[in-house]
Amino acid sequence: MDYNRLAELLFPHIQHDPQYYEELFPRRELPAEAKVTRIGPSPTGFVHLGNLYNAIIGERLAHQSQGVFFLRIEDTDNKREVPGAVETLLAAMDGFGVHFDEGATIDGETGSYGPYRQRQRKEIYQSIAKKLVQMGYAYPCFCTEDQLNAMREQQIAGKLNFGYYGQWAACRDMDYESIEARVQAGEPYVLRFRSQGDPENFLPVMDAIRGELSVQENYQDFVLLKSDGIPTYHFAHVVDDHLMGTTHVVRGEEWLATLPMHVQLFDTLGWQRPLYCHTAQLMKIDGDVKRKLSKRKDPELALEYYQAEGYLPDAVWEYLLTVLNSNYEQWRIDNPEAHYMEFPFSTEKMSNSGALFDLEKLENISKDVICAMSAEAIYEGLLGWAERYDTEFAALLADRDYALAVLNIGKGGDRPRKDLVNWKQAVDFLSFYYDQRFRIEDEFPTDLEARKEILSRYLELIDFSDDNDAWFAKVKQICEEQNYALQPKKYKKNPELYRGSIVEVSNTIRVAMSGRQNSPDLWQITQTLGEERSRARIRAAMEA
RNA sequence: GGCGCGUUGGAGAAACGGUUAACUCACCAGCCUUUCACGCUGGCAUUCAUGGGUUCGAAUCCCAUACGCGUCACCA
Repeated sequence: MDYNRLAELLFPHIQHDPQYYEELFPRRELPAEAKVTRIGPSPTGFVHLGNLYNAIIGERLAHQSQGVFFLRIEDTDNKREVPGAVETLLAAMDGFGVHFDEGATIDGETGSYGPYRQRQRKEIYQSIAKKLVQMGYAYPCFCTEDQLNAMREQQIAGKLNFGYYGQWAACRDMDYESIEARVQAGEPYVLRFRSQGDPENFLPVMDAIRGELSVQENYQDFVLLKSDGIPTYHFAHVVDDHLMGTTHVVRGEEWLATLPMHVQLFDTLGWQRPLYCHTAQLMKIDGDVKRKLSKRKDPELALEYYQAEGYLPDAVWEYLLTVLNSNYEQWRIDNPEAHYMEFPFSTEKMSNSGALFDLEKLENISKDVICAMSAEAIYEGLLGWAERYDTEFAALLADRDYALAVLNIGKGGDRPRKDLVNWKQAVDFLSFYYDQRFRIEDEFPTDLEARKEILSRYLELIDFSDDNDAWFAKVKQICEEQNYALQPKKYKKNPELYRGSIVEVSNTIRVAMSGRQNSPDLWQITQTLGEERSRARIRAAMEA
């Protein structure tokens, strides 16, 4: 068989040979240790946690080493493509503080190793494919879907390995004349790799996360180019990551199974393989089954969920870093003030078993993150979130001074309050400061009669020019007058002597003022609300 | 079915042949406290999926078994 002749038959329009592209995309001039990484999402319109998870790894690896982190759009499957998906992805990544050095942008791209959208790289792939045909490593296959299905059924029946290989590879040894006739008749065909592999052979492949892997040699004549001339993932990955100079390929462990194909392609093309980093899947407990997070069942898989709930990008980053690198938490304890970008991230510290996603832990981290922020920063974050998700509340926030006064309650001191988890929850938590959102949510700790007694006396005694101590002295006075123990302990010792303790008294006032039993400092709330509104709330509570 | 990857407490995990098996979250108890959120103290695996080996010594090495996950497309 004259492979050159076959190559011309198949790719008459391809002018440039691979060498042309090698020169067009020369090796990057970077420091020896610099890593070049990328993410390669397909534009399905759904941005999930896993995208961020892998993006963070790639971003850290690159930017910790003065390397390059880029975005490549893997749009080889036009069936799955959704309009606007790139914009959605870019917005999400930007929102979570992931920045690319080069690659696709909303209206084009930056960087000199493009195009960064695979569909636009068709000629590049075909040039390499042509070369492969010339070398005798690729051939056209005219098998139809039906034929392939029939083949698979036979393989199942015979308990044989699935796939297109060996004696099953019907088109592998077709003679030139037959090929020419069918091509010229316009029959659709795919281009398959002619594998030289022997499944008995295994070769060592290094994985930055998993250590040395023993990889079985690929023996499948897998598809390189689909019938529309667009490459499959396998071929595109190898060509792109070679030409774009990727040094570290970060991807999910679902790719482990096809690693033999990729390795074989790199080897036959004589290209240096990148260092693979196969990440573990994010899992979730469903009942008592540990399973992969799924798009349909788990809202928390979508990045949009975290934005809608108002989790801070910083909190999500810190959470993901704790999952990614087991030593992150200790580092955080040792460096409480440091920014997480200063953390020395490493692939060796990554686990290779699937981690369960733990929303509670995210909440805990998130609390710390918000607690460490200034009232001003919290205000900005809250306002930004509310403008998008709760415009009514955003309008209330227009009174900046009041909002800052509210947010400053409990700030400062050795033990600043830690009760804001995310913006959505914060809006709820802070809503009682605004009459428009105020409502009694909790039960009063006292019955109506006792409540009236306490509150009416409170109204008589309260003086808004009092300081905290003077004010509290009056609360104590009510306790004494109405036989509530001044110390909860005393009440606990002899409950029969009292109607209750100061807890009931102060919480009666608290519920009247804030609508619930859990709130920041009561006197500060009272001061912030002001005399008129405070009195109004107390009066209203006596009537309810 | 073949192949691959994995399995340490409720969750994330450390440990790289020799420790009382770190640490964080959750949980429980106590302290602090006018509530809650915090904070503090203590508790929470005699045991590292199971069974065999190797070794003076194993969570760590080897071999089986079980279970979980992934993958076997002209999807990525």
